Amino acid sequence: MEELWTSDAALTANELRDRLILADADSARTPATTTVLTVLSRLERKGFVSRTRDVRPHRYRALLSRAEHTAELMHEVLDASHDRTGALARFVGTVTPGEAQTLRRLLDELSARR
Amino acid sequence: MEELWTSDAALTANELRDRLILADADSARTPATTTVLTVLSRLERKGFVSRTRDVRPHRYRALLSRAEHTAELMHEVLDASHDRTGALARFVGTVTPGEAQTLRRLLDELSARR
DNA sequence: ACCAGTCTTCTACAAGTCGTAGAAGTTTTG
DNA sequence: CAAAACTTCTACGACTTGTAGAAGACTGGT
Repeated sequence: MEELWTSDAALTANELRDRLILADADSARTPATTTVLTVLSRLERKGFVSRTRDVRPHRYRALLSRAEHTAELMHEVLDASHDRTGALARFVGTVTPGEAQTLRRLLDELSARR
Repeated sequence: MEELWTSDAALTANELRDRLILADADSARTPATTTVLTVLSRLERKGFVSRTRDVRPHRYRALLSRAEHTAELMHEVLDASHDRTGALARFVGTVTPGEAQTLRRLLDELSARR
């Protein structure tokens, strides 16, 4: 459910609901607006979403982009490990060659930028 | 609970239970053997653990080391992302300098080995 | 100022996970 | 064979997630 964010930013519950319906081609799912609101509230409580309360149809937006969120999760997983280096080694070791290339490039950009 | 694996390999439920008790210094937790067995069965069902049924006190062992498991999780998280490169970029971008160094080394070793 | 339509909050339920463990069935051992 | 050891079945409470109705709060038009 959470993934249904990436759209762009700052939507009302109804706008989001409509997008969800459109996104789900088979349209088997047709969530009620209250359903969307409940989920949004929970996500807000967990700090994944922020809402603007001063305009009336409250507007919601993701605090992190999907890519950021993914990176965050990867860090969490890694932090839970007791052997960070070992885990990183396994991770890097099972990455596709193309992705290894991407990683190298990213690391180079990183060091260049510092 | 799952973490309590890293010990080494192939334990019986009772051996594992004893280790759990020792490991938990405060010893507030003193799981019953059946508890351990239940958890092990669930882990087996989920494919995290394998058991040898032909010896009588069945012996259990983790299919993946903790580091492998962590790497696996990281890949899962990454696979769930629709923008792998973007996610990797964010991930690499928020890694400590030391870890960036480690990653570079690992990538070098990787390409050397191929 | 009032009311109807709109929007949000509260409450709730089914399904599923996780930690926990007793009861009952199975196997080994003396 | 009976006692001891071991495994499976069943169960419960605390949580999480997807879902949404009922009820309360707000806003615009008259």
